[in-house]
Amino acid sequence: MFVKTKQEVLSEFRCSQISQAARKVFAKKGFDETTVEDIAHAAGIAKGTLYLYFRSKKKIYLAALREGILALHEKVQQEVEAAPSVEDKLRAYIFTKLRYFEENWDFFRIYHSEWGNVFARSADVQKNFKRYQEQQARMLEGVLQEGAQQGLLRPIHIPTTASVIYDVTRALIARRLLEESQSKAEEDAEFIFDLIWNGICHFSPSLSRKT
Amino acid sequence: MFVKTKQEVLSEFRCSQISQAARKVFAKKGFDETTVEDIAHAAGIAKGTLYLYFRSKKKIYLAALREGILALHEKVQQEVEAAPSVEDKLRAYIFTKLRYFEENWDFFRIYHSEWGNVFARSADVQKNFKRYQEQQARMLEGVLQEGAQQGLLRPIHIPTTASVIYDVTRALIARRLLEESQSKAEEDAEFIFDLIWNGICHFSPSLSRKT
DNA sequence: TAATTAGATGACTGAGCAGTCATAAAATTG
DNA sequence: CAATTTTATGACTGCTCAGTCATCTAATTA
Repeated sequence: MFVKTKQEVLSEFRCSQISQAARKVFAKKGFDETTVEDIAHAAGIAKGTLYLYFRSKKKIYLAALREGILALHEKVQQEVEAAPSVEDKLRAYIFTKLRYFEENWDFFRIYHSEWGNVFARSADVQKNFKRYQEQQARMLEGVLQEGAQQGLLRPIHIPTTASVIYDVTRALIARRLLEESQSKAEEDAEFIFDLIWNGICHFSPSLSRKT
Repeated sequence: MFVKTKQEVLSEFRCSQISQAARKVFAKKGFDETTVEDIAHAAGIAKGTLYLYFRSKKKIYLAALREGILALHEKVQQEVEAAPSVEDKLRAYIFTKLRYFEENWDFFRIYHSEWGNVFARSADVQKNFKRYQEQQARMLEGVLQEGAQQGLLRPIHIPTTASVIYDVTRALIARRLLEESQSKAEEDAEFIFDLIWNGICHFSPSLSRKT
């Protein structure tokens, strides 16, 4: 029997309250411009209280990042697995991510800035983040593998292709948030799906090769 | 007659010396982790001297960013213009950028982190940076326009496609720097060129459309 | 060479902020 | 309702660092 003690309940509540608030503040101002007091204020508690639940500002950041990424991955995984065909799996990947980030734009800002700072970040943060990305990459690679086995795809380098899909999707979302995009999300997503699908599937012309 | 005075020569020399040093330090540690003293030390001068030539840390950063971007754009523009066909122009775009950044990896780190922090940055930095990107986008759009007019391309949304090409190229470079890539730069570049070219050119199958 | 100007320096200042801790409030217990 | 423990608070501390400025050095001029 795992009955949660009052302490556990409170602790969980506070942690979640804090990391939710942190997500919003970090999204708006970035890691360095955010003060711990900002977070405390957004969470409606005092700074000291915050330190009862997190050891440092960095830990709060990591918690917010981790939480968002786990939720995202879970959703994407579900949708991709539910899709019947390789084509639909890829489409699901792009669409689900787009939708999730449109619903959680504040988290996307953190996620995106993490990518930008990946070179400068301290080793531990970087490692954590990288591990999550590799998970995603493997999922995509799995889908592509399946497509290759079914003879749908022309000979492509699967890891690189997975990276491209990953990056294009992320970049699409960033652009939509940056320039308040007038076009419908679904249109944009369908367009880049189309581009990629045409790029990788089998019946493309060989005209393009130079040699 | 524009004869440079001694003051002008010295001033230019110091500015360049400082922004060169700044580029290296900012690349290694990112904007916030870099101290002005770090830069001064890297440039071999005292902190006070640095403030004789730049009004603030931010100005130094902007100078380094600007310098790198201008050099990059010039190179890319030249190579793209020199290429005879649309296909070669696109290839030149990807290859030239890749080569430039491999030769100036320290600048790429700044450039890349700028993208990551584009949401959090103060308005003036962001505006500057955005303007540069729009320039690049227009160049790519021009090339795509040409391709469309020649009937090479299937009906695509040109601005979005330009974004995709831009983003894929940048992401490719980032990945090459992040995981010390074992593959040859040219192979990677050719691969993504191929992917994109197949994705946009005319003779692709219509099988992919769902409706 | 003495006087004057231009350029360089780094100790110093003031502001900002992460993290602490003595104290207060609230909850629990007996 | 005390006594005790658990949770909350925000003033405080120590440190970092951008930007300044009195002072020094080198160059220029007369």
